[in-house]
Amino acid sequence: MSDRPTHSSPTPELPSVRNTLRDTEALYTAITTATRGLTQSSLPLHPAQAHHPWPDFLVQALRRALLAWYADQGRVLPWRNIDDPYAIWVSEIMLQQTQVKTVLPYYQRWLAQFPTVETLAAADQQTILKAWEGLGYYARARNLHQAAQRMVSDHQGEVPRDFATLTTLPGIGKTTAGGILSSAFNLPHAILDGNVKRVLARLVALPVPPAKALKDLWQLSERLLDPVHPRDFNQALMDLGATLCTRRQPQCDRCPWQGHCQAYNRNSQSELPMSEAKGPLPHKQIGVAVIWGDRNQILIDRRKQEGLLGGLWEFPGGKIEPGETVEACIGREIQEELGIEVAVGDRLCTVTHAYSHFKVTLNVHHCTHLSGEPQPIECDEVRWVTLDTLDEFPFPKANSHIIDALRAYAAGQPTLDRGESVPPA
DNA sequence: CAGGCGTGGTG
DNA sequence: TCACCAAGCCT
Repeated sequence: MSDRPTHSSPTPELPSVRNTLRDTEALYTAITTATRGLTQSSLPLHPAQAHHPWPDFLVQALRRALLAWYADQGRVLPWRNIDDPYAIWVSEIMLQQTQVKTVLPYYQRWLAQFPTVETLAAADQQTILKAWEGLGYYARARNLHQAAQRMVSDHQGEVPRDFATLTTLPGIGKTTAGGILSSAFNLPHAILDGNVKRVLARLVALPVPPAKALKDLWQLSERLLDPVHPRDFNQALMDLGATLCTRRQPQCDRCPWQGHCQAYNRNSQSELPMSEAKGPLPHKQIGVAVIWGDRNQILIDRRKQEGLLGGLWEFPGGKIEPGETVEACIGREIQEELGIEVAVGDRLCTVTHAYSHFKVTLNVHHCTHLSGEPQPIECDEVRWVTLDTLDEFPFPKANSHIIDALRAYAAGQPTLDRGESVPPA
């Protein structure tokens, strides 16, 4: 439970939410009151409230201070100081909602495997998803593939250099387009990623969650952008957010903008930016089948392109209905989705996993194929495979635990359990 | 336009 | 432990 101020709609039946709302109002009142009293360092509190524009001398001072800090303290990253718009584009996509440390090994492997737009466009999707396996948000990989094909067919195999064309490509929105254009071509396009939102929200002591002030934050990012050094300025702004102006324990004593930061001036940097109050994630119980066929083969299926984990392989199964046993669920789901009869046997393992918007418990059972030819009724493809060829298929993280348990089972070892199994109905 | 869409790190 | 968050985009 976070103690940070949050912004939420009134929910009368929940006292904690009422308190949260009161905190929000108190903070807003404190900030606006303090701002009215300020005569110096007169940054507008909130761009939309600011009838006066940010004066040039102030903007220039901010740019100079940030660029000087960046020249000295900026990070060294493999997608910087390179002349390869394709590689920069790949890095921008991988870095969406993903930390630098996580991206680094994927980025290096990706460029070795798909060194150019043409090689990426020509690859098949399964190969691409395998290279992306474990990175999450798999639509990014599917979109990267499609965009590469369009660059080849419509743009001479090159990354487009204008904002309008770039943003028509799948997976490239406003921030990614700005990142590519500024980083690859040093063109003056602003960005507004998580780092920049946090830095700017603190700079102006934004009294609402950034999501409620996107238009204003974009205007501010555009106003501050150095038109002469857009590449360095954007990178510097992100570095500031990633290394000093972090969400927790920001190092304000080392910040080049300390003297101009409204959050620091009020000592509210640890309270900002404000976050949206979100409820607990729903938890789903899933029955999963490891279906054994002839010659020690196992049945897996490829998920549909759209939606969760699109294009990845999995062990078939589905949601346990209220009052239903795991065994009954598995038998029903396999009949509905694959059109075959199985005998549901012993439990192999139980896996809990948290996605971005819900949690699951996978109740995995051994099954024996009885009759019928598997049909791809609610998936794109089904295939019998042996245990030692599972590596060739891209699987979601939750399924890798099942594979581990399967290998341990095949090796005659005791199985590993994670989470709680469903009580019998 | 709020919610769908992964995974690993963190306090 | 577990809720929250990290270089967002799409519908």
